[in-house]
Amino acid sequence: MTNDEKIEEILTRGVAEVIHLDTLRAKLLSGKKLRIKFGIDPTSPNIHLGRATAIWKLRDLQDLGHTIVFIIGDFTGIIGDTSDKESERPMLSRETVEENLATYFEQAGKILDMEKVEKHRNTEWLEPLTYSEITEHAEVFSLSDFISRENIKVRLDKGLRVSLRELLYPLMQGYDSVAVNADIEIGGTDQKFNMLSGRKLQEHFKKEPQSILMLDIIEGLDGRKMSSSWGNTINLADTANDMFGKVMSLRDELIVKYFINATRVPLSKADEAEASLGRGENPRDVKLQLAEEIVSMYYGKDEAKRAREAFLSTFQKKEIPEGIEEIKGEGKLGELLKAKEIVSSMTDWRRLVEEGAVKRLIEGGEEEKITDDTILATPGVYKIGKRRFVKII
RNA sequence: GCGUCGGUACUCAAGUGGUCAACGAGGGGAGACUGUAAAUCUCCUGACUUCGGUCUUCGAAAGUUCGAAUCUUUCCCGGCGCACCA
Repeated sequence: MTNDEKIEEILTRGVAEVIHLDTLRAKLLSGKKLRIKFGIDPTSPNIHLGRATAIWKLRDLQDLGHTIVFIIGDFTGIIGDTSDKESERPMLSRETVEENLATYFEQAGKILDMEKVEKHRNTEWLEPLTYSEITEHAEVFSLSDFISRENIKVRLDKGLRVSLRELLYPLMQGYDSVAVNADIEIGGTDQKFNMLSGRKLQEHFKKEPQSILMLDIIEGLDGRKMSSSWGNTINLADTANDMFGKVMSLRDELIVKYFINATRVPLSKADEAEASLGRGENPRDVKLQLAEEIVSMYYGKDEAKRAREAFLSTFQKKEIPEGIEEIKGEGKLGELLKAKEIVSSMTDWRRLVEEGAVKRLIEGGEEEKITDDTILATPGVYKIGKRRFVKII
């Protein structure tokens, strides 16, 4: 691929919207070393596949020699963003922010060359601001800018509380762009308002406004937008097996989108996948490829192969997975499992037994259903439901 | 500050004196089926239980009552309206 082709792919692959496509293309083609701003929300330390799409985009830009500027929203994180939630975000303590950041770079390092990334915390410039400066920034915006925002409007209409503190968030994120002289900002479409406010403030400060590259939001496990607060994420920190399994549980309709947005395989490969699905090929097989591809991006090809094998043997051939939890102890099986938090309560245990979910595996791949909830724990392998395995020793 | 409406389980949201461990939806668990931990269908989803029951829960506390998530009082929290306003 030539550089020009790479730039075209950067501008289109997985991209939802670009603020001033032509300007951005010209910037990228100019050969100038650009400053790419990317904000990190320290609310949750886990990078999930949805956020990773943006980081991969940064990687593409980094490969072209541009400077990636990470802005750790340690100050803004304390305030809380409102972009996509219908409820108010909690204010984080400074300690929590620090804790959350600790693991972030490690995960991002799986994608980016972190040595070359310029890192800032926005307390650097936000904390020293005086009231009169803040007033100056606030003058750039009007109240209707805020209350016409969909998520704020929804909350106001529902009679929910919107605090003034929250309205400050876009001002701060916008000022970040001024402070680091951003040429481009990258984020999800949910960040549109915040990123646009960067342009406004840059203009106010007589700087060239940043271009904005907005990425598609990808759906998570339950089909809703992937978000840490929904708990439907595939995380970079997940084990290879987990990651593989989670990808397999995605709804079939998302396969092609994931190839485009969540992997870096040539786009022709995504087209291929789409075509074979169209021909009526078993989506499972296409999804297996996808899962292996995604796992290999973070764990390497060998590990991805192993995850694939583990998945197939556990769920297709119904074999016992490797490395299942071993429990030592005696007494009633139910009590033992409750003590180990494998079942949440005795009632939960009894319910599972009643439903015929508890099985003891015996030689030759046979299973014996447990029907007596007062059964004593005897050594052996037990299966609870489809995916919980326990070995009593 | 005054007035008014509201605070129900993981989330949303019914219930407005007994039939309430509390409708429904989402989420979660299980079973069936399958093409997979997909989709679809069915069941379950406070805890303890000798399976007879027992105990704890509807913002908090106190009270009325044979009996309260439901009524009263006080307090805490939120919305809305009005007032006040540098």
